[in-house]
Amino acid sequence: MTPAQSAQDRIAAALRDRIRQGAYPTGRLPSERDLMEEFRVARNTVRAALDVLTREALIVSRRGAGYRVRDYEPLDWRPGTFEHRASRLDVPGAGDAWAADVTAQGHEPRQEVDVSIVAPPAGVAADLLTPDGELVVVRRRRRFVDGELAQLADSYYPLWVAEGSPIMTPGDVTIPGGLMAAAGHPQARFADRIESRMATHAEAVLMNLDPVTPMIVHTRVGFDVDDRPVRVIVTTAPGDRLRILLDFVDPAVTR
Amino acid sequence: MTPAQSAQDRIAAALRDRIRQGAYPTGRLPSERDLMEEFRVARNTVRAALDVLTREALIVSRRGAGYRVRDYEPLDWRPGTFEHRASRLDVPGAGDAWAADVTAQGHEPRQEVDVSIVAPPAGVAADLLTPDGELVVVRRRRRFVDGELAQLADSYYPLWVAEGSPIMTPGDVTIPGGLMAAAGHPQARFADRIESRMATHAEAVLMNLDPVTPMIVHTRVGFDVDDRPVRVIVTTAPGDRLRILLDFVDPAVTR
DNA sequence: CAGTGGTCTAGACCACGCT
DNA sequence: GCGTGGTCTAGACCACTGG
Repeated sequence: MTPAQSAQDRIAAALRDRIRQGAYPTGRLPSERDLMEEFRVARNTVRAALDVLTREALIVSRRGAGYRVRDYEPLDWRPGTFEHRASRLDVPGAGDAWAADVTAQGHEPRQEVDVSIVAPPAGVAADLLTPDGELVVVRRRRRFVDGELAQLADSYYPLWVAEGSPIMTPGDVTIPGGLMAAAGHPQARFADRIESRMATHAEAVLMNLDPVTPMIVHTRVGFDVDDRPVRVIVTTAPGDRLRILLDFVDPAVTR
Repeated sequence: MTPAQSAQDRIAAALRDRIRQGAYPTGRLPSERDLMEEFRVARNTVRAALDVLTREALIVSRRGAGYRVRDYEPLDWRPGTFEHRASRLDVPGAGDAWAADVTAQGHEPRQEVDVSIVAPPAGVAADLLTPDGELVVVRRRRRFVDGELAQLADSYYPLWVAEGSPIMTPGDVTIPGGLMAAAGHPQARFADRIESRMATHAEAVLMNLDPVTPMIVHTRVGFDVDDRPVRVIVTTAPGDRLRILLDFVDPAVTR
């Protein structure tokens, strides 16, 4: 029944099994030369087998060091709730809800923020109903966990929202009650969109990612009380560094 | 400044650029032999370059046919809202909210359902507070879009919830008002968890996935009015076939 | 500096698709 | 049947990591 597997697939399957059964407690795999000898094949064939597992993101290799089993321990992240009742902002010393989340999980947050005025990417322009040719304000946040770049969070604002508000303030500012409320546009509704895709080459370089890293992208469009879009936040992170948590309560239920 | 790139990286970068600039309107790339000649390298070097782009999920190859630019067009999916006010269930002919979503986007839904009693996976047992050694009921749904397996949705129920309820009915049943309400355990709260990871080997075989496909996993724990967990739904889909949409309304705002 | 993975060559044969 | 990618060999040299 089984249609005679190729050598590389046999080797890949064998190694996959060993990994699953915990045969490599240190995470370290045998060297390519050792595997050549064990399976009696040319080095390129061993490499092909290891490439199969690399594409599955099961292992990573580093020049000089060997192959290791990849680990997968995403941090939990809760996108902020509606700002006027966000109590986590009060955590002392924590810049914002994200920093509080990270701190609570025993890690060290840091973020770099810059503000600029740009032509919006196509998706953002559609979400914000930006007229053709009009610019938007973007606050770009690079969020580090334990010194490692773990998340990109870009917030886009229409000019009529951002102008003359604290949104334009560069740097990592914390505004009691929230940025949008301070700008005079508290949000009444969010529309979230979550997708998964592979990291681009540019992202892999910027974030120093292992080859074959999936990304999770969370896009939140915020609407004001008149149901006009006033902000789009695009949060991008490698799947092995971020997990999204969301809560829903049935408003019809008395609690 | 540039530290003398390898041949495979130069070729990969060149092809990446061409793809981005739309140099291959049909999506079809030149053959390996053509690229050997153009870049004056051995075939294995061309293959290494193409492997770089394959790992980025930019291209796919098929034996006999050549390399093609991969496309990425996920379908939108909204996890159901609280059931007693789910009006989309009334769409005629649509089995459930998922089927309605797919139909609305111009595609053909179909699903296969089976019910069984199993030992829960570790994560599910933790979410459901299942005592050690106790079994749970699982309804496994395989959801097809236009005949292609696009999503796996497994719902887990504690025995005390499922017993004697329509949950145990095999097949693709539709219950007006919702399964949980019919079982006597309407849900008052959801806790959602969303992550991104690479497809496992088993998933790739089952769903006939291209190599290097990221998966999106949505886990929803439902709680009853007494805040006991009564259901866990684990929805798994390839990132290029599914995008999750969620809506939030500030309950404090009068609308 | 010994051992590791990364790059590269120049072949050969095979399995599959397309027309 | 011709052209495509997939598998495999047997080498060589290089770049990096680690003790």
